[in-house]
Amino acid sequence: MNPIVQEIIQSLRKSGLRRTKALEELITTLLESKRPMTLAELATSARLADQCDKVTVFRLLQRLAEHGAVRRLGLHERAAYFTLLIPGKHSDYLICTSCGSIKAIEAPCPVHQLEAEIREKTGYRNLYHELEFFGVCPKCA
Amino acid sequence: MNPIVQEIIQSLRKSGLRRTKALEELITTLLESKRPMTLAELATSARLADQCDKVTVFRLLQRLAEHGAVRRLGLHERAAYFTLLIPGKHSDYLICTSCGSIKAIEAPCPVHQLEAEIREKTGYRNLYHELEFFGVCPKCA
DNA sequence: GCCGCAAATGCAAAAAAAATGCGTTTAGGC
DNA sequence: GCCTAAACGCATTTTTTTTGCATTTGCGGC
Repeated sequence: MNPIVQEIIQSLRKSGLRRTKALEELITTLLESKRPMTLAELATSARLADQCDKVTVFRLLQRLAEHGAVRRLGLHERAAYFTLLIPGKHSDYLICTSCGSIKAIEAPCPVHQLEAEIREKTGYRNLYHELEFFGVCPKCA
Repeated sequence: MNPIVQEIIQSLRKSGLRRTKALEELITTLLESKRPMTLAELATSARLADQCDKVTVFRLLQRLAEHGAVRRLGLHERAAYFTLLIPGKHSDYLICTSCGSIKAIEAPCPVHQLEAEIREKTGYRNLYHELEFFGVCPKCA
């Protein structure tokens, strides 16, 4: 088993979550995925399709989000996207408005300075941001 | 009647859209709003509630988005948000994860440089971005 | 290893949001 | 004023999200 997955589960266990096969597979799937995924994608993914019901995946995502292990993103689609939150890791996304492909952008995020200013000036707590670029990818153009 | 609204409608007319009361009120509502609004909010707003059916607002938003007059945003909620696209005007948003309040950030957006780089390196067309900050506002903290 | 209980699960079904079909109305060019 | 395509309203469907409830299961304690 992936040690990072174990670590995440270990941390969640402290919050009262139980170690179940579904939880383990869900986290593994999210970790292996290079991009955020929808509930439908997750529920039908190789690791989870036969493992548990879609509703279970839904509730796991809900709980993981409550515990800050997962974040729910908009990404412009009808369905919500979910991504694993790895401490110290931040991603912005590049999304094709034509084919819907989603790529994580590795370039350093230029927003942290403004985020700090906002935190200071507005007094908002637990500030974080989402940055997405939309356009038509070369394949679709 | 607001001249900006007239101008927008005039431009849309060239694309074949008809000038209807519902269209006028919708654009006026979006223009007056300081923040993006959901379909439900729009359909029940003062100007539109008695003006037309919710489906009509839905279809208008759809058409306006197709013609680049309106943009559909995620903003982290179950429902989609819509905002009028005013040429040369760009907004980022600050959203309270507790009460759901949405504020437009007027500070200069620090992303355009990165956007230019992405455009150049990836070859994506019609690139634009969305930037949102999430946190708990002082009232909710 | 066995017990007990709360967490977790599956299945059905409700609620919410988005989208479509279709017959009627209407804007606007002629 | 006439005509046609755009716009509309209302019913209905589809898709996505969420809840209820009875059953199962992880896991701490004995």
